[in-house]
Amino acid sequence: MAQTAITPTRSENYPEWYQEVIKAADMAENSPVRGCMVIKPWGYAIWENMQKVLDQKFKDTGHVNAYFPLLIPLSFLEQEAEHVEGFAKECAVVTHHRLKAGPDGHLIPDGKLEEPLIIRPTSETIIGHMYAKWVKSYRDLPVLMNQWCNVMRWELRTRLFLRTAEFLWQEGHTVHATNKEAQEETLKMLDVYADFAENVMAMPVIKGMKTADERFPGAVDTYTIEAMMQDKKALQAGTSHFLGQNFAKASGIKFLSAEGKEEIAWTTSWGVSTRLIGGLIMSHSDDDGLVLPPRLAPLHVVILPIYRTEEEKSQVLGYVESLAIELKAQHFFEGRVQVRVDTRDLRGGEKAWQYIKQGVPVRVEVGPRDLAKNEVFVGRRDKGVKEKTSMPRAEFVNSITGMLNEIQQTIYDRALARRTENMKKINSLKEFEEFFGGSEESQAGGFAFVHWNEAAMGHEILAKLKVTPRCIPLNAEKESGTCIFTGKPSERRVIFAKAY
RNA sequence: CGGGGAGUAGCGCAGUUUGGUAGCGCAUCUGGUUUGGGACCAGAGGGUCGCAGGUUCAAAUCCUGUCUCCCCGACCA
Repeated sequence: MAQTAITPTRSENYPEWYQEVIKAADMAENSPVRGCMVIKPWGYAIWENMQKVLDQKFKDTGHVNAYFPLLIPLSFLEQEAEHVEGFAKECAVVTHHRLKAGPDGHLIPDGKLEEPLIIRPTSETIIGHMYAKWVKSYRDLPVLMNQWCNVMRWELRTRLFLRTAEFLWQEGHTVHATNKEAQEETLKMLDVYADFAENVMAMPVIKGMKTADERFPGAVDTYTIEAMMQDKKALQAGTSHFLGQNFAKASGIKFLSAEGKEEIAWTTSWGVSTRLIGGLIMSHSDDDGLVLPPRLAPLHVVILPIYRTEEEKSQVLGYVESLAIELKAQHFFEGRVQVRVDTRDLRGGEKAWQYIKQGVPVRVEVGPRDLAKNEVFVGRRDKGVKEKTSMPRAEFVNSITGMLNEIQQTIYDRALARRTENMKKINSLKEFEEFFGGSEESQAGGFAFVHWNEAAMGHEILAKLKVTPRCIPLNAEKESGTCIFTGKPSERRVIFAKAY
């Protein structure tokens, strides 16, 4: 028998382990279409839970949902210079609208389009186009909209959830009368993301501003939440952009102020994607597979009935059905406790391992012996596979909500402790190189807090180590120092890391 | 687009150097034995060996062309 459910383990081969966790949990797989994934029910259920919580947060902050088209006229992309440069290389282009049978029987494109269409890599331009029509007066502002959709970016190298050619996300797009209001919106949504990451995903994040080089194409400022994965690499988990008047100018979003003066509007955009699922996996999972924070788990408790004879079967099933009803009546987070009784004709061990690999927070085994004592045998995903305990049925039912909250807290604490251990203030180039372990790919180092001057961008050591500036932390205290690359004075530290 | 590697059963692979008519493990199905833990025994089903052409009595194997995928790099949420 294998020591762990997942081979290789994290320490043996982290990237391979990641792929195997997804496979073992039955979350997604590659599709026949290059770079595109099929999200299977277990993975999709997690996404649905993310959507549900985020959507409510958006609505609570005054936003409404709408839907804009998948296809965007090519000319729209040309409106904003930096935006073109940022996305042109990764656009899928639609050039025809019909197929006809070719001489060899194969279908060939026919009906060439006057103007090619691109499949949206993001929707600033087409939404801006519509906003320009909708916004006439200061009374029309602010516009606070979001859309849940898919986008496509022709990535050259893809990985399930972390980077796929097509991915699911939400993109918020807002229009404001003033610079100040738009900046406040940008930071407000960054807070929404950070709150979601930490309190729902149990994934600690650092809020920060992107350096100029890492900014969204066309944005004035890009803010990010950065998380540290178990291999100490950084994951950009969500971004919120202050677009200034760049896109408003490009799309012609103008309005008449209360004073009757024509003004150019201020816009923002912000998004998180199915990449969050990749972050979730790499934040908590272990060598036995996925570990889910209870607040996002599609299933909280799985009950595994154990019996041999038909007589035992009917007794045990009767017992667990009523147990399931009691558990389902319990509240947890923003709903009820989700319970499944697994009566499939499979061996007990096989079933138990399936749920371990899928990250279900609590497993309950109930057999004739437990029945006799009116007890249940409980295993938790945040504890060892064999670390299971008996407890009276009533006590279990009464404590399930608390237990789920405890698991949520435990995995957050673990992730936070791991991050804390791997963050370091670094004051010299030599120390910096050592931290990131030369050119060794396995040496991710962690988060390095260093004094840095933007003039050092492109420094050969950064390229050699494959390290990039992740963000300027928002809560960073002012601290005088000198840039470790250029020796120029610096007022605060920037986080550097290897990143996904 | 550069540099490597691979396409053989649903999945993972061997066989290719030295041509001889297709094999292993897992999974699936059947029967039996098991059962507080990812079972065991016996049997069964399933493949025009990526595609096209060529050499040959004979091609998974040799030759030519072609397509696809994976890894490393550039690009990136």
